Amino acid sequence: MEHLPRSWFERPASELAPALLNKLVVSRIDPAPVVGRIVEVEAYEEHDPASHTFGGPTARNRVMFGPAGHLYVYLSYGIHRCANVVAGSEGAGQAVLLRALEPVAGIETMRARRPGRRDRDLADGPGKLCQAMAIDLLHDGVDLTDPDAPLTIHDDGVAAPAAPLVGPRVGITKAVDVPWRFRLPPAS
DNA sequence: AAAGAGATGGTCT
DNA sequence: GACCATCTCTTTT
Repeated sequence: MEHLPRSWFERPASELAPALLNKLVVSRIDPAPVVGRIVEVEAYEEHDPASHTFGGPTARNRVMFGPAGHLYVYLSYGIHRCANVVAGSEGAGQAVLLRALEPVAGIETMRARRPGRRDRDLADGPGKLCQAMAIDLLHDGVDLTDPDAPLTIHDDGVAAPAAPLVGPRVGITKAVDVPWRFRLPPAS
């Protein structure tokens, strides 16, 4: 289980996004670690009308303008949290939205956090995965490259798919035509 | 199986 | 005061 250095994250969000597929998100927010494999992501860049950074720096989006490899968390629809990995060079204003995880470890904890859901529904959405991993607004700005951070990203040797599924982003009203959503292909 | 609507609160104009 | 990078439950086919 290899730790990814900050330099690995320092590339455009549209390039980082497919590279994040099959990487592991490790949550140590609770006593027992919870691990999920990234299976769906979306890229957001600064000149993108759908990005939170489109209008320039604000109190909410300041983490997106900081160094790559940090976590950007925001409140969605007043109810859900959404987690992003900051991309690009410092000051750029880019990030990759984590859209879906597949449980790898700590599934009992995930079930306890999302009672009554089928296992396949534990983390298969941006809000759902934050519930399953216990990611909250408190974690906005966490350095994912710090081994002691409550949230980290690891590489367990499973390569990103050579040909990920690519399509338009969802849940947005602007720049819906850009093919910046990436998913693992169907199980082999 | 698909479609519709309500929940709920921070952020920005 | 409008606008959401969503989820869940209910209703209809």
